[in-house]
Amino acid sequence: MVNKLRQHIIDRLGSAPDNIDEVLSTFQMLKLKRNEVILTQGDICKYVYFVASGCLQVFVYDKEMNETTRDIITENNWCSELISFGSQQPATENIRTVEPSDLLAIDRQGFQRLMETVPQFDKVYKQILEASYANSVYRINTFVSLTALERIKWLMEYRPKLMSRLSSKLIASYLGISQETFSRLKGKL
Amino acid sequence: MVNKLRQHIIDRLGSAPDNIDEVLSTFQMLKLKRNEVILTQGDICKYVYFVASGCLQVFVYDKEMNETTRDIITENNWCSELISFGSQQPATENIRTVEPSDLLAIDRQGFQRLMETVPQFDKVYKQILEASYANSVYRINTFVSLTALERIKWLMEYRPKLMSRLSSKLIASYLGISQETFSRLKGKL
DNA sequence: CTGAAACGTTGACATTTGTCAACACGAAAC
DNA sequence: GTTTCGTGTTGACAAATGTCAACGTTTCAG
Repeated sequence: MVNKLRQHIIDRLGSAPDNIDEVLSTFQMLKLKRNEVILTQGDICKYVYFVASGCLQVFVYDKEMNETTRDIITENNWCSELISFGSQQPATENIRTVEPSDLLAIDRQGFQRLMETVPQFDKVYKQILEASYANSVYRINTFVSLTALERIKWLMEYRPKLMSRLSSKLIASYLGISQETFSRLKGKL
Repeated sequence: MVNKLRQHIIDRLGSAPDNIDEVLSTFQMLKLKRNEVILTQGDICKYVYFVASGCLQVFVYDKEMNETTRDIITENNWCSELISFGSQQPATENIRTVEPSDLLAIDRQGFQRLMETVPQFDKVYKQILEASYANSVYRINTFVSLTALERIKWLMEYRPKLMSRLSSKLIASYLGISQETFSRLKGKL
C-alpha cells in the first residue's frame, strides 16, 4: 500500500526526495470496507487521503436529501475537502468509500511538518490543489451547458472505466440526472 | 488604481510587506473599455489581473457558439485562467470586460520574481488559488442539482448586486439557463 | 439457503425548459 | 435626429427531463 504512494511521489517530483521514508511514515494506513463515511458535512476535515486502492465518492445532500456527487476518486489520486482542511471550517461535503478501499491519511500536523522539513512537499500540495481546481473548472464548463445524453457521452469518453465499475445510481448522481433518465438514455447509444 | 491593490494586499496579509512599492511597481496598469477581450480560448494566458474597478466575464463557447459564463469577477478581486497561466498550456476559457475596467496585470516573470523576493507573495498566490477552488466547488454543488428558479434565488441571495448591475443575457448565461426562461421566472418571484 | 432490501428497467404522465418568432424599447452609431 | 442594432418580453409549441408506480433481478445479511 505504501509503495503505491512512494511511486506516486517519485512520479510527481521526478525523483525520490532524500527523506522519502520519513515522508511515508507520516501517513497512517486505513483499510476500509464499502460504504464507510470518512467525512460528514459540518465536521472539520482532518485528513488528506491518498487512495492506494478502491474508490471514494465526494457528495452533498440537497434539501430533499438526494445525493449529488461532485467527484469520484479512484486509486493513485488524492482526496480531501481541501477548503475545510486548510481553513479548519466545517466541511460542506461528505466523503465515503464506494468500494473496499486502502487509504493513506495524513493530518494537518503531519502535513505542516512535511511542508517544513521537505521543501518539495510544498510543491506536491500545490499540485494537488491545482489539479483539484482544474478538475472543478473543467466540470463546470463541461456540464453547465450539456444535455443528459451529452454528459453520458462525455463520461464514456473521458472516464470510461467508471461506467462499468460503478452503480448506475452513483453515475447518475455524478452526472446530475435521474436514475431513470440515465437508464433510458443508455439504450439510445 | 494602484492604491486599491495596495489596500487589498494589506488586508490579505494583515500588514504591508516592507517592499510593497516594489511589489506594486511590478504590475502594469490597463484601462479598458467595455467588451474588450483579454484572453482567447487556445491562447496561453500570460497575466494574472487584479480588478481595481469594473467587471470581467470568464466564459466558454459550446459547439453552437453559445456562451456559458463560468465566473463573473468584480472590483477588488483577482482574475486569470490559472491553469493556463501556471502550466503555459493553451487556455480553455475566454475573458472579456463587461464594463469599462481598470486592471493591474502581472506576468509570469514578475510573478516569479515576487515569489522569490517577497516570501509572503507565495501566500497570496495560494490564497488566490484556494479562493478560486472554493468558488468552483461551491458553484458545482450549488448548481448541478438546482432548478432554474432556485438558481435565480441563489443569485439574489448571494450576489444580489449582480442582478441590477449586469444585463439579463449575461446573468442567464451565468446561471446556465436561456434568456427567455430567466425573463419569465423573474416575474414569478 | 432464504427473505428483505436495494437496484435497474420500463411505462405513463406532468413539469420544466428550450426554441422560434414577433415586437417594443432604448442605446449606440452615423 | 435618424437609423440600426442589441436587448428584454411574451406567446406558442416542441423537446427534454423528472416523478411516480410497477415489476423483475441482484445483493446481502442472517
